[in-house]
This record gives sequence, C-alpha cells and structure tokens, in this order.
Amino acid sequence: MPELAEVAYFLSRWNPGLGQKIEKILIHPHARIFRGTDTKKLIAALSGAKLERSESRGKQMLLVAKPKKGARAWLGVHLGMTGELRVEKAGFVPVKHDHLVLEQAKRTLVFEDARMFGRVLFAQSAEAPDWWTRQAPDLLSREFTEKALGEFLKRRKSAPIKAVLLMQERFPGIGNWMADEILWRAEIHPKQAAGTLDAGMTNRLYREIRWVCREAMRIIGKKWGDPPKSWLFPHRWEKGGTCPKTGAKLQHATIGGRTTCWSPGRQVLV
DNA sequence: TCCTATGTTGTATG
DNA sequence: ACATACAACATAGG
Repeated sequence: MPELAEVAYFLSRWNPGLGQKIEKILIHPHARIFRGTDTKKLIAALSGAKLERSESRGKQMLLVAKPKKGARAWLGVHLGMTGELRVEKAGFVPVKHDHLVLEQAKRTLVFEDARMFGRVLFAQSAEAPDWWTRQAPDLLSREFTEKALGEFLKRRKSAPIKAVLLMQERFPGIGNWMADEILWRAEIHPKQAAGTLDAGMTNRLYREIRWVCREAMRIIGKKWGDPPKSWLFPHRWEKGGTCPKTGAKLQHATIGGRTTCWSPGRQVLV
C-alpha cells in the first residue's frame, strides 16, 4: 500500500509519541517482519528508552531512541505492501496483525502488517547504521539531478521504463501507482526501453517525477487525502476507467512484474 | 474457487 | 560483474 507520501503520513501518526518514554514493548518475535533482526536486543534496548525523533526517506522510516543505558537505538521500519502505523489508547491490547507495539504512558504506538512483506531493522550504536545512511538521495533534493536520471536510464537501457522507476536504489519512494502517474503525465509509454528516451522525454520524466513527489507529499503526506479526479490515480482501478486528459479507455497490462495502467494514444511507444 | 493487491528479494539466465 | 526477469513470500477481500 504505502509509497513515498503514505509512508510520511503513517510516520507522522506516531509524532505524539516523540519525546516520550517507551514503557514496554510487545512483539510477535517470530513474525516475518523481524527476519534477520535480533528481537531480544531490540526489546532490551527500547524498554524504558525515550523516543527522540523520527524521519522517513522514500519508503524507509527511522525511529531514534535513547536507551536507559548504552548507545543510541535505531529502529528501521518498512511497511511493505500492507503495513500501517497507528496510535491506540494506553493499555491497548494488540490484535492479530499488530506485530510491534510500543506502550507509552499516554498512548500505544502500533505497527500492523497483515501480509508481513514489511520489515523491522534494529541497531544500537553511536552513529546511524549503514542500512539507514546508505540510501539514494531524496527525489526532491538537489542531489537528484536530470543528469543523474539520464545516466541511470542509460545503464538500465533495455528494461522498460516502468520497471526502472520502481528501482529504489535510484527512485526511493516510487511505487506502482506513482510510477504510472509519472509516466502518464510525462506522456511516456510504460514499456518504452529506458535507454531509448531522448532528451525531451528525459526532461519531461524528470519534471514529472519531482512534481508527483511534491504534490503527493502535499496532499497525502501531512494529512491523509485523495489526489483529485484530474490525476490518473482515482481512475486507474476503476472498471472501464477513462483517461482524465483524453477520455480514452485506460489500458492495463503486466509490465515489470506489476499491473500497469496507461492511456493509449497519449502514451505511445516510439 | 480463483484472482487480485500502493513491495522486496533470491535465484536463474544472458 | 552486471543487467534483466520472475517466482516466492503471506493474508484478505472481491
């Protein structure tokens, strides 16, 4: 479910817990979301720790806590396909898919994930761990340049552009719906080989990546909201959905392993 | 019953 | 070593 802006929104739900102590941790230690993570260490470090701050980058989230003793605790959370963060009352009793629960005096912070494609990472160290610092630059930062985009497209020259946009190593936060929204706005067919985009197409792609990221953050990131009818977003799963720009019947196919939606006539292979 | 789902990753192949 | 394609993961809902 969550892409760039949904992740930012879900993380913001936990804001009331920042600056507050974690009284107790409740987890499902064998849940798949903890694969590769030492849950005993996680519980030991976070129990009684003060939750200091949080940040999101693309689809990744980081929560920083100061344990009662020892170095900083770093909790990484990825929501996968069905993950969600929510806040419940103090004393809340976790239900089936609530795999990580942080109890505080005045509220309970909950990470639920039915399908468990999400992931929790943990480290205790003076500096932020590699899995957090070693990430691609934010798409809205100055580091993400049109030149960097062009170079990446050349390296992934024979893959369909739709599949390339899903690569988190270059486009952190972009997921299935954002990729389709961007290509639709840039008037590029999702099957177009990445290496065949000319300068004009690359420029449009660059601008629409930035535009969709910025607008999604504005509409969804702060306070959950729906993109307007002028976007592809509300039409892409509609039965018999039509393009809000041309009125053409939207087409669907599996591209890059994912169901893809585009507007024929507007997005054509060249 | 069968199909689908806003994601990543391990593995096979070129 | 690098790029690409795809099955696998696990659950719920139409």
